[in-house]
Amino acid sequence: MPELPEVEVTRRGIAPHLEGRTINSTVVRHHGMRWPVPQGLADTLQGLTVRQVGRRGKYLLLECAQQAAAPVKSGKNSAKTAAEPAIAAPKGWLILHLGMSGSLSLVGPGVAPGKHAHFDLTAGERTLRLNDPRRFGAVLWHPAGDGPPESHPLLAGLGVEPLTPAFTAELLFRATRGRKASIKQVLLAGDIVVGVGNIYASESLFRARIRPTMAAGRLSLARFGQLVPQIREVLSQAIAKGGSTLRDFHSNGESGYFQLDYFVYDRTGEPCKVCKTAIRRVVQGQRSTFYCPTCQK
DNA sequence: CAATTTACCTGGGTGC
DNA sequence: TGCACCCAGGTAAATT
Repeated sequence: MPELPEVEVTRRGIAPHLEGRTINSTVVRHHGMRWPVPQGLADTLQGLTVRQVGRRGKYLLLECAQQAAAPVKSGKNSAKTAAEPAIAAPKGWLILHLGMSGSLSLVGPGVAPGKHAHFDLTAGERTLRLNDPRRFGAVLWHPAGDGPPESHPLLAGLGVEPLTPAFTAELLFRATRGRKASIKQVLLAGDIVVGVGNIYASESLFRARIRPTMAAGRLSLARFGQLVPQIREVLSQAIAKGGSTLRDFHSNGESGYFQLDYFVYDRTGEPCKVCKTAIRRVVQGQRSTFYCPTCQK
């Protein structure tokens, strides 16, 4: 399942092939994603240039403009003058979400689309192809006229990025005061911090030695001081591990499978790697949580 | 009213 | 082989 690390690795994989290139064609084979793929999207994208491939939480944002950004200026002439060509304002952002079964690949010309290849975007020689068997993913268009991508309804309520300095123990502490929900569910909710999915929530709480069922509002600042670096660590390690498969985007067109060695996730009944106690599974909000009853209090 | 809980979308995998 | 059932992420709707 793509969580933040997989999405970030995907972003890094596709960005070099898309940025600066012009969209030749777009194919929508199935409009029935999480939300309907906008009608007329192919016409909207035709001829636009992908300026930048960004990410917000688990959303990929392809900034599209009418023309390529102005060429890099020489240092000597960098002073702003009236003669300097204006950079075209963005026409909008293509928003992609991989849901739980989606993946992106870059395929060469003539590669036949599989059963679940619902969306193609061709720029240059390569085609960005979205495969998503369960179609929980999304392909949306946010026109520049509606404001920056952060103003999109799906992005507006998102919490801070876990790998930025904005994500601190103080922030988590303040934001959780008065919340009775468990720390696991609060992490998952995404309104305080984004990108911590089911797997990494369990893993980071284990590393921070915090019981997932603890009410978020009762945890001390000191405990968040343990948790925040562990969340950063676990996500960073996963990205680093995925980064090692990035070359596959060049050779095969898609990122290889990668995952960290889990301490607790999906290890019900198996011995804790630290203390040998059997790992337990509980259900919180219809979702499995895994923890060590000895290590996590 | 804000926080929390429930329902829901789909299809691969599993167990009978 | 068939088939009912579970499960997953993240959002909307319902409920407290």
